[in-house]
Amino acid sequence: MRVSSKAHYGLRMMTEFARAYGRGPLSIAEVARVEHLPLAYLEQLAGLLRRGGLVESTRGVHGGYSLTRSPELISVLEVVHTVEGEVSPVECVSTDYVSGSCAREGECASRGLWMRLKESIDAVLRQTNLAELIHDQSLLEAMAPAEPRPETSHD
Amino acid sequence: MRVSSKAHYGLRMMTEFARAYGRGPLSIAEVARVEHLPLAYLEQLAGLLRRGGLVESTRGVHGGYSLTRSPELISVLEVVHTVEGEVSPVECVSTDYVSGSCAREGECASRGLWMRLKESIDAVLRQTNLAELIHDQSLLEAMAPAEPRPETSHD
DNA sequence: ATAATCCTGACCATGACGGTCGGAATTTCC
DNA sequence: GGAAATTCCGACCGTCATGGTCAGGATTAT
Repeated sequence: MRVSSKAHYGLRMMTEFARAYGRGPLSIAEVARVEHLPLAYLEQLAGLLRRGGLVESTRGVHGGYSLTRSPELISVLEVVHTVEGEVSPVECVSTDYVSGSCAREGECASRGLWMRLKESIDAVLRQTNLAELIHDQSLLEAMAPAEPRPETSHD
Repeated sequence: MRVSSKAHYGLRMMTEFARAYGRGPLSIAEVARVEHLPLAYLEQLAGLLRRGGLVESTRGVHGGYSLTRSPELISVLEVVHTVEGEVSPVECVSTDYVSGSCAREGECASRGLWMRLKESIDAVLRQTNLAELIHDQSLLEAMAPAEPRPETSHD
């Protein structure tokens, strides 16, 4: 019952793209640098995100990736879904489950539970978008303890 | 983002124990038979459940396991927790997380999200207990299509 | 041309998972 | 006492997803 690093990394990368939104493409080399994530691995994930239609790529020297939509319009669910497929606690509640493949389908005591669980997870992920994510973060940083930082430095 | 078979099997076993509650111990051989699960594997899980205090064992010829509490008092969360440890989407939101081990803790944009997710998952699992599970099931079976069964047979 | 970048497929190591096995300990029953 | 039924335990194992690397090709700006 945990989120894969794949999804986690993917989301972190997407928040970087969200921050750069409207200011031209951001290279994954840059993402790898600020997020401290392995570049070669990010390349793979970026491929998934692109094929999923969440980002578009620009090749060549000043290339990189940029969101295809405004950050407010991209939910975390979409991101997770794109990089790691449908989130489904057990097979029999995934959308492409073929009715009948589980022999115990009729007498299964817990399927209802798993469906509720999936609904609940999906709901949480769906109702948060990238804009909120980066907004929450700036809130957090503004409230940061100990050393107050010059609040105009956001370069 | 899926529930392990371990947890799933564990829960299925527990529902069997719940059904047998008040009528003496139920052997895992029996559980394996009616749930079509591998006996040797169930033994392992039963060990976890016992060490977790959810069931107690009786050895010898008419031995087996029985719940230590009434089915209404055992939540699915407890069961899952016992067999597969804490459910936590990412490490930094588990209860035994040592603050600071994640270098990005301060600047993490998504921790709040993961915490909400964990809360949500826990809530769903906590608010369902074993009694409800087996009750839901009998409901389902009563509504079963095709062959209506005598609705007073609940032995 | 060169350097930066995306793109792709192949490869790989590790660990968790689901499962088996052998045998010891305990209890009941005959 | 012996046999059968059971829990108990530790060791073992094959498979698979995961997280990650690598080499090299394609594309584009300078």
